[in-house]
Amino acid sequence: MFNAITIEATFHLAHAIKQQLSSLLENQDLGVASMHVRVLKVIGKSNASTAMDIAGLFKRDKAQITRLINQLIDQGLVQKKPNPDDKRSQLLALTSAGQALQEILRTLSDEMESKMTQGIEAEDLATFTRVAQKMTRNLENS
Amino acid sequence: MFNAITIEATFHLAHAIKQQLSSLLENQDLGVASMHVRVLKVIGKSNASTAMDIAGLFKRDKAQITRLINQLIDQGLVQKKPNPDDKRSQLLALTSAGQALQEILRTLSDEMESKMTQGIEAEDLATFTRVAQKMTRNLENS
DNA sequence: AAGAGTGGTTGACATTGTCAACTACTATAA
DNA sequence: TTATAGTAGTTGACAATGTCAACCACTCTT
Repeated sequence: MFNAITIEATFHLAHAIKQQLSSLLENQDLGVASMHVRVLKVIGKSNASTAMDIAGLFKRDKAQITRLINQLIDQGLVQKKPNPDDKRSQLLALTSAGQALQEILRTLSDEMESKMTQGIEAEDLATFTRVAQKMTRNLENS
Repeated sequence: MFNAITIEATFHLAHAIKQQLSSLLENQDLGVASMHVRVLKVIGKSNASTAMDIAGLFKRDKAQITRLINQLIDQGLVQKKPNPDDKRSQLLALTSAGQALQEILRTLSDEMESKMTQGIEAEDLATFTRVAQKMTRNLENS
């Protein structure tokens, strides 16, 4: 292991993705930042996520998630439904505006991913993702 | 390309690395954050980097780099030398304290990287790094 | 029914990132 | 050579993001 090149490569890539995504979001005046996009995607997938689900998934402070979700609600993208299993929590779902935005975001991030993966073999890309997930697990079980 | 899994895997991994690294740095009271570590590493490599080199390498605002370097100087880890080629800029080098810290940091990040890459084939790891670098380049040439 | 624990919210604060203006210097080109 | 445009670094002001502790309402033990 010499000089943490894996780590550096990961940081560089994550930063490049965030910059690129932010500038696309900015240019299209979508009014959301990259973390919002990730959260919208999760909410849209089940339409029954709780704030704690999201905080756990992204390993973020729950206070941060509360505020982020409130922004999405203020923008009319997300709504809360009562959670029948637990009166302390609410289930999050996309509004129709949220679904519309999700469509735009999906094409946007697909375009970005396809540009990003240009010239890379499908097999290598699959290896990349598998290794990334494995490394994440290795770090989280500490 | 379905649903930006590559992007999500990268964000998760980068976040896991940053959390792990931050907590190690915190536990050992090293007084530096992860960005500081990355900058120290670059400075130590040449002992003749300028602030602009670092800003360009990490794609960060030069104001941010100025302040970060000043923190390293205040901590006695880095020193400025005049740049014979350009009186506006200074060359950055590690002090002896900076070099001592660098040794600690190297073993720390090597240990982290080896834990992180446990159970991963060397070949797959090489593919990971190569693909990460290629994707970064793809995004930066936009 | 009591006490410990959890989901979510809020306030206060620290850290990090961004933007514009400015100084000192360098590079270009008439 | 001198005007002019450009660059390295600094500073101030601010926005965005992350962190910590306290708190309320509710749930889970036992």
